[in-house]
Amino acid sequence: MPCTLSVFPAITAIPQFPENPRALILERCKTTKDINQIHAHLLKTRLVLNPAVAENLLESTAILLPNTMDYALSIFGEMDEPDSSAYNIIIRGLTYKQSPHEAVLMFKKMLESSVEPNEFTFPSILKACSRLRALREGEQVHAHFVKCGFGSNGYVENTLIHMYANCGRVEVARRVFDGMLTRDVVAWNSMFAGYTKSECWGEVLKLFCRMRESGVCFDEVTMISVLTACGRLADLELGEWISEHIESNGLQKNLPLMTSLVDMYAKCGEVDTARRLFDQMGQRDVVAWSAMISGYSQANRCREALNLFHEMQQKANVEPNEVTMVSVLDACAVLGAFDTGKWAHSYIKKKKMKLTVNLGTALIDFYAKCGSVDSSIEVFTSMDTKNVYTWTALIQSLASNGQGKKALDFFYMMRGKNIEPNDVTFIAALAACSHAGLVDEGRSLFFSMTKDFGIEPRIEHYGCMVDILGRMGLIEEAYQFIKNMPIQPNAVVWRTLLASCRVHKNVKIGEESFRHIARLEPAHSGDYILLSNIYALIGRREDALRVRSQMRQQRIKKAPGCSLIEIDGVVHEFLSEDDGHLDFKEIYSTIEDMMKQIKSAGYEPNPADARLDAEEDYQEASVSHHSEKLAIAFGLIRTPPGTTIRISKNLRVCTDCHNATKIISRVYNREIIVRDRNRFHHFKEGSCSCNDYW
DNA sequence: GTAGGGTTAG
Repeated sequence: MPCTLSVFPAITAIPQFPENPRALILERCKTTKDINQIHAHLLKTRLVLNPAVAENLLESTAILLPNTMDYALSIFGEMDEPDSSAYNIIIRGLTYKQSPHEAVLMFKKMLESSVEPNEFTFPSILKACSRLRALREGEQVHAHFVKCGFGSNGYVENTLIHMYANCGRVEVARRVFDGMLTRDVVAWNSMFAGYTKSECWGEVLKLFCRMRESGVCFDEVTMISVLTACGRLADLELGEWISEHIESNGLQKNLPLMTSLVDMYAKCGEVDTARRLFDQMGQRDVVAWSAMISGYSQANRCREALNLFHEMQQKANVEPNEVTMVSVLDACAVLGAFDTGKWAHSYIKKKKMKLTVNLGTALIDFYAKCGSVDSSIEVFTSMDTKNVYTWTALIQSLASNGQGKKALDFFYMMRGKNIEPNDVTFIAALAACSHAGLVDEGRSLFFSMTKDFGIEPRIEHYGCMVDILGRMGLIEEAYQFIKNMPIQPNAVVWRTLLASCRVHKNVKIGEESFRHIARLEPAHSGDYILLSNIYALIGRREDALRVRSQMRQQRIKKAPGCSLIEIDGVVHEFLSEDDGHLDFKEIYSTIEDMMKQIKSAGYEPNPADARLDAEEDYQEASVSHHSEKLAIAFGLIRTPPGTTIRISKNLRVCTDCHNATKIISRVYNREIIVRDRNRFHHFKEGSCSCNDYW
């Protein structure tokens, strides 16, 4: 019971109790204790029997004060015959505070008690249905209020739009919207919100044009929806137009509006403009910070994302939420910043943050991209709710880390749980087949994708098939497969074939693939090197050199190799032949020692992977100074013996580094995990998880 | 007394 008379002070504590206590109850009561006092007095004076007074108590406890919903329910329970106003207050309170589900039950009770719902009942109950995504109940309420004659009440219609859109029926919402006799700005905004919910960004912009023709003035809420859509569609022109509107109308104080403006600029690729605006904001909450951090993260400026995250906590003292952590983990995943990401994970646990589907999926992906499959599985297992994104992340994690068979086990497990795979899931599953060397399985998945799931293969799916076939040496079949593709093959597909031609020493199709690549786009240095390697492997040294000199003549620049290693939470970056690092002398002498050690263990330098501008005599020196070897050497001297070394690099691992790393892992007894631009290499005891195909 | 708003995952 919220109150018993005896424990509360006598009426004397409230001198001159007003005849009509409405203002006293609704405006002056700030705490449960205040309301207790008043309630005691009302009981004693029997004023509580006056329905209007009781409703003031209800409103205060159900809506105005925090954590007093149970109090409200007990007052409600004491009422002899609650009228529709009393029900309305309770339904509204339950919808917003405690539980929309209880609000629906209360609405049922209202009908059972033959209390007529009125125009104020329906917006609340529709909102409750909307929050529950209870479409059937929502439809019943819809039918009910049409029968009661509230079908063209603006408030009711606007909430109805919201309800249908939130339940995934944006087209029904639109029909309601189109059927309205008059549409105020809230009606338009409800429709914008509906399209936003369903990610129909184009519809938002189309509707915005119509709104402007209609003569209804848009407001700040409208601009938030439109800016969000501009960001997703990269419509900078409209975004800037709104930006000017905000400025000339002095609306910079609106925090949500400014946040969506920052978000729009970042998503349109104008990250620095976004940052300038962000810095100018007078007030910044966790959402604003998260928007800016994700802006950096999505623009691949991951170090800046992490720096800003630091600033948010250290200087601004703003606590991150689940959404912030998703972007932080994303940045860690891209950088391969294992320690920072692990710290983020323990922070999430320490703060008892909710492991939402997005956050869990981001964690799985983070561990996957750091080569820590077991942790991916652990997170996956600990999640309460998983969706197709979650499963896909795990399958992808296993596949890219060389556990193709296990990845497929999870794919079939997912099917067993009746979760519908989508196009990305199939990319992951096909990649798994490729890594596990399962040609027949790959073929049948590829066909089943269209036949059983109605998913049209995209260029990525074709690429996976070429990889599956090529890896197993079915070069001719892979070539025919490309020739018969119903869509135009791109350079990536041909490059996949070229890579398999090198492994299986197929000159003819290799040359053909190279021609196709060069026809489609300026060939990369890697393409020249692959072709040159094929010639070298079958002993056509002159052709090999010709291709290399051709590449030099075409002035094809090799993207500088870059490797990252994180030591004690700091990401160190190495370029090939790098002497920019503080400890470079120590690193170079370690390399010398390292090369000696592995040579005596059987390593032979492979000059075919030398830097192309290096002189013949210096080729060996050059290979030994590849960024990857610098990073490994640094890892050897900066981590305790036996620690796993994790490297991430921007290019594919070269043959020489691959050979060398295998031997380093044996000689130094270290597990070395290298993430290259395509896949993972887990080096251990002299061999690699990729089985020397990558 | 009622309605609409910003950041996130494969």
